[in-house]
Amino acid sequence: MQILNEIQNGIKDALLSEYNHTIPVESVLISQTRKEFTGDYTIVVFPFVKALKSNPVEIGNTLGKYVVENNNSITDFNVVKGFLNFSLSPEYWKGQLAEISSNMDFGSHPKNGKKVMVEFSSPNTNKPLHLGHIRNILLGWSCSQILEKAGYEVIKTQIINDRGIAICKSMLAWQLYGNGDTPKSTNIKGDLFVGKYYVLFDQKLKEEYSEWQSSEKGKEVYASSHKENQSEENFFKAYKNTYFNQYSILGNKAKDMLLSWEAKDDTIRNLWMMMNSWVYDGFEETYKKLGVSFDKLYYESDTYLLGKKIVEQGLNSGTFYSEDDGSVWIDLEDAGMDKKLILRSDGTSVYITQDIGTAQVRNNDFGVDRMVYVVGDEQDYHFKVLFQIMKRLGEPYADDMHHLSYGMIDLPTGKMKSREGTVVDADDLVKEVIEEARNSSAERGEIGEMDKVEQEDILRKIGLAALKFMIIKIQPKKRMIFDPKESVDMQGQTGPYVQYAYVRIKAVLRKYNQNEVGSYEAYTKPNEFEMALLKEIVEYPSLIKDAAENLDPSSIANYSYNLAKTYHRFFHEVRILNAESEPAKAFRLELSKVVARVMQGCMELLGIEMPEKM
RNA sequence: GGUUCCGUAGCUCAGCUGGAUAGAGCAGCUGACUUCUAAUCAGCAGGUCGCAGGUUCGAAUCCUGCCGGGAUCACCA
Repeated sequence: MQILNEIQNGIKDALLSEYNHTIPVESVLISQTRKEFTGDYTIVVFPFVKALKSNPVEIGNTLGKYVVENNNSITDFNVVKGFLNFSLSPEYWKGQLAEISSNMDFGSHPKNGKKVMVEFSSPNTNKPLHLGHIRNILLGWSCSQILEKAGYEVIKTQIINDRGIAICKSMLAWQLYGNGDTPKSTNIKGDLFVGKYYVLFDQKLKEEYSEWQSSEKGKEVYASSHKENQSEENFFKAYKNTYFNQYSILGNKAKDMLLSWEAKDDTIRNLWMMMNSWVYDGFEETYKKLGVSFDKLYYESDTYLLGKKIVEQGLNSGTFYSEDDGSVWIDLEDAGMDKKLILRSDGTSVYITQDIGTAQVRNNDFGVDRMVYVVGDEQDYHFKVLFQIMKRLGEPYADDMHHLSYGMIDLPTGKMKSREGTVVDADDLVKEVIEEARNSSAERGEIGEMDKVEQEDILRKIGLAALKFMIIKIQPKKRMIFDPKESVDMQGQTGPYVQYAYVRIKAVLRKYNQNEVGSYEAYTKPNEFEMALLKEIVEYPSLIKDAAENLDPSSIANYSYNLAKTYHRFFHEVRILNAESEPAKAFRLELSKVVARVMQGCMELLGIEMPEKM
């Protein structure tokens, strides 16, 4: 903000003029004055004490006097201990309001000409989306919106993990037990339908395994391979993977299927395409409900072989090295990491090889300056390694690769596990939260008069706001606990609370006649409630900048809550339409309009829609 | 074990690029709807900021060590 620079420069000039002391402008610490003290902005004087060999209060007074005399917007100052508080004139604040209200793009930063690709969601096609995906999706979406507002051109993408043994399990189970059912014939959502067969496969495998354990072969294996003191139960638990790979009929069939898939066998490919298309229809429905979309999709089936060319380049440049068995590695020990395998000894690529290749393809496709990966924190190390490798390969965007890492969502009973059926399904959750909005609304009856369609739309907005806000307001890094049995809050620090502040403004704006409102030029001095709002609003642009820099949507959520809180208080304490004077009324209406716009802007960044009534 | 993240009120969380007396919400208690929508507002109560050192005029914030919890350390993805 302009005024902050003016104050900082004023301090710098004052130091030079009064003490003949030179400092860089940036070293002047400036912050908002705390509510308990008079003033708008505060300078901390302590850092100058040593160099000036004087006491903080005296320095504060000297500097304050100088700055007030040399700046028209600054009318007064006071010094408390080492803190120098400045007060700005009512004209300045009225000017701020006028400026903000005339700037329809307030908060948006000018285009910076940079492209950033944000990857989020990235589901597997063998099971439906769950609560964990919701956190990922909301963070990714919101981050994209924030970056756009901060001046970037954003490309939203997801990589769909559509191949591998997992989807083969679903396919096989459907082949064996599906009786030709389809999502249409059973009226089950596509992703749920396919997920059902994934679970079914696991069940059948378990049955097969437990039968095998009591067979001749099973007993023999246990007798010859178990460790001393290892119970049968523990042994077979640990042996599960080996069983799947060596003895399991289902396991072998699934693996055969994967091989056929890789060999591009027509029958398998067709089955695969059919089942995946069911899943995509299901995903699309969920994304739509959540209000998110993507600009570009990448499929693992297209990218899983990528990256081999890079290996050659890397070997030539000496970034990679090969072992005697033909495997390719990179040594990252000097960067505090381990040696990392890039290519298996059989020449096939691993996860990170794909990721290297995919990053390059994306850059070829779009020419990106930055990349953001929204992925859970269990992959922190993976991304650290990936980014380091990209740097060593000399990729131009490598210094601007970011992992927006977030903590898992736990249930009160522990972790969510899809195999144990303890996941909270995304669609179920959305449905539930809308029901909760319905219950809360029924107690109030504000929207009871409206027609059904309009009502449903509002309930949907409220329910989703509650859900989204609850998740986004928590800093991404933190793990969070979610209790599906406890209803999502609609009161207090919540999405509906912010929506309600907006709705109150809309209600007021609906009631007055536009033509009646005059100018607030003659409004002499904004009161404390109006000032509190103004001071928060002017922070909006720098909030966006910080949120974009830190990739932190939670700061937007917290800001919008605070703004709503300040407005609710203002609304309670101050009359708008029955204001004491016409200028006061005009001022409050203008202020309310601006608050509504900023709140709506914030919520849009979080993917939350505002209702006009509730 | 190495690396890394987290630890703030009964619960869920802000605050962390060092600044004034550590803030909200929920839950509990008290009060405010003939008023622009009470999904609101005001108040009470609730804290060794995990522990111990250090740096500093000043530490919840930075550094070191420890304790507790999570993640990760595959020729898996």
